[in-house]
Amino acid sequence: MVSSKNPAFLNGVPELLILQCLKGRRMYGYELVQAIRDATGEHVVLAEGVVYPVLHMLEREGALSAERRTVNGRSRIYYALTDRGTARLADLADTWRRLTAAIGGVLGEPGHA
Amino acid sequence: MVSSKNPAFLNGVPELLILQCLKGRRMYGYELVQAIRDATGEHVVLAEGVVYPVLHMLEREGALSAERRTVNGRSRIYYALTDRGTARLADLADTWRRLTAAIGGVLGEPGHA
DNA sequence: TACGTTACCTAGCAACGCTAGGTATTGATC
DNA sequence: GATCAATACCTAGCGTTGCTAGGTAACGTA
Repeated sequence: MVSSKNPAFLNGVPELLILQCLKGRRMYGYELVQAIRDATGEHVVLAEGVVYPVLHMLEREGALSAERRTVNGRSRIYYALTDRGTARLADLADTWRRLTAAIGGVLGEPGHA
Repeated sequence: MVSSKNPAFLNGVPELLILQCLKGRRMYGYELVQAIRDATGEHVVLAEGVVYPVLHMLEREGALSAERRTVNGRSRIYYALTDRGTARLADLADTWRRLTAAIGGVLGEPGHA
């Protein structure tokens, strides 16, 4: 666990990536799948079955707002960060950095005390 | 998944840390718990219930060799990397670096193309 | 008309590792 | 001489995460 608390301590990465993408601009689910695939050079490929449930969960918790729009006859649901979502992103990103720095230190990577 | 294959893509970190610690010198389970806690500045605290099963699994798969010794009346089981364990460590560390680099890139951290 | 793409969705499962217990010995404290 | 903390090992069982594998429907093109 990370600094005392429990959730599997490395989970929540799909959530982190989704929130980070939405920080730049509002996006819809199908678009997020490809954005994450591209942005990570295919190192992280989240299937739709991963992305959609996370989006629904984040909306339910008030971290995202959703807006249905039709473009070219396609119905899309655009998601945008709320204040709560912005805070959540900051928190997750911070945890992630601390954790990877700590593990990187053990692995003997350059750039740590 | 990482570059096409499935296992939860961030799991195996306890395993990675244990193997890395054993790269330096042979250690026993109880010692590993503390070594990892200390080396990560308490950012990663693996309970014994996490460490021992991983050690058993790694030994079963031939990545570690075990040797029982008694020190100060305490019975300890020292583990050491085998060639297979060394290879496994290299593989896990590589995957970890690629993955964290990719995610770090999305998070807009300095030090990526 | 058939196929690939876009775009959404969910049920169900597997695995990882965390919780929470357990045993036994040693050494210090009272 | 009893009690407690620390050392050192162990396992059963559970919860969460997120992956698999499906399904629907509309659009464009061959």
